[in-house]
Amino acid sequence: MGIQRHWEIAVPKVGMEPIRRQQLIKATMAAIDEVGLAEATVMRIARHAGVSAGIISHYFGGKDGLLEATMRQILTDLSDAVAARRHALEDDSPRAHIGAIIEGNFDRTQVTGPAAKTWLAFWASSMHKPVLQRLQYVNDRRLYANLCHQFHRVMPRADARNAARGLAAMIDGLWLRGALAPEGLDAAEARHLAHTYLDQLLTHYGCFQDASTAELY
Amino acid sequence: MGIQRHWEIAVPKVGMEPIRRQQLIKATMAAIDEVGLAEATVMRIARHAGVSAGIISHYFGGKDGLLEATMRQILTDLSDAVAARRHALEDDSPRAHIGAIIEGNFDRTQVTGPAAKTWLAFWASSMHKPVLQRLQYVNDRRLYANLCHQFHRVMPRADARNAARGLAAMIDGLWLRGALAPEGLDAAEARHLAHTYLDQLLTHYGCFQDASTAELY
DNA sequence: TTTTATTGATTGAACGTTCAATAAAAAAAT
DNA sequence: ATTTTTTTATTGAACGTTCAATCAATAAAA
Repeated sequence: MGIQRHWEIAVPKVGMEPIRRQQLIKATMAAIDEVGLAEATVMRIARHAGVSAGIISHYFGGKDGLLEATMRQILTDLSDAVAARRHALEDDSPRAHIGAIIEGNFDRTQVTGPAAKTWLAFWASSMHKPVLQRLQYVNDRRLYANLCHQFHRVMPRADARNAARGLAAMIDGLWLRGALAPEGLDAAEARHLAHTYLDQLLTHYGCFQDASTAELY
Repeated sequence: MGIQRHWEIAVPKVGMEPIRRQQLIKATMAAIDEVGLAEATVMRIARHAGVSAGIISHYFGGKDGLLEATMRQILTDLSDAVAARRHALEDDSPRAHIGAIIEGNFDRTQVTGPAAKTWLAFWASSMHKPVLQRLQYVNDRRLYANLCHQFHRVMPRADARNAARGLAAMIDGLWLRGALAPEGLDAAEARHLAHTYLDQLLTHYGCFQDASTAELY
């Protein structure tokens, strides 16, 4: 009883690994954006990337490997966005540095669309997946440490810690609400609210140097 | 070939419905707290409640029904916590009302433990489940409308909207970070940060009436 | 006798992973 | 320069597992 199989289409080219990895990571975000993490099956992700399901295990060892790589990508993109703005700074003031951190956090390659929902999905998922939790924790501590250090340049350590915690919460909160809102995140409004809060934190310590965000009142 | 079955233990008593419903809702939170929404299977939930898996379909029509009921419970608990504090108010000032909203939001029956992680899990899940999304949306609008109304008593509508969005983001952000932090949410610190922010928002409009939260500086 | 309450084995669908098959491309051998 | 072998790339059917839902069985209570 010869089973008739035709192993159709096979278009192998060398050096596909980096290309496929990027394709699949992007497809993962697209799938999560479309139907959520719970229904982002390997077959759906593969279909988004235009490849077969088996390729995921081949390049990432399995679905978990792909998810981890996707979260890494998102965190890296965020870090890069912040780092780029901070290095482009001419002004070395705490306000300028923290402002750059705010701006970087509301860039995120694409605040609207796949990245936003993928981010929140991983956030929730990281509560119970040690691998993701570790990634999230390291990233979080870096943001907090940076904010803390900059605030500490103009206020006592205890107050700097509070300011850092408050601003970090504000950034995450704005972002969370944006991801959940049907109309998506209004990045301009979010940046304005974050900057206004920053100004209030600094004004409170008499270090308000830049009034550029206050003209709307 | 007689299959040997002993339908062991069956202790039926009348009027079990409300009891079982509460048991199962509580067990759902416990399961989500333990292993996350993705691995909170009907069998695991049933085991937590000390009943069989079949009972879930019997009382909730299926797993989805139980999850919806659980989210409803959490939202109701939150609303109740806020409403109770607002009705107990002697002072009718905007600051008192908004303060009560903050306090209520950081009560949530149990800020630490099952409720916290369940909340975030549903938050992420509601992005792609219309039934949960609607619940979340309605609750969110009510909080926003309340904040907006109170702020509008002391500032122009446009500014009241910004203040409401900012404070809502702050509350959610603090809560999100608390749910994710290994050590859980420090409710006292969160309340302090939220109140300080509220004071800043009101001070900005010369309506600062209560200095009780500023003595730490 | 009927209703309400509960169980747990069974069922069928869905999912992640594996693997034999296949072939282009590169390397090695002739 | 040609042939052979190895490597890299890819597919999709098959496999085993897991899970939600169903339902016959069972019994206390009405």
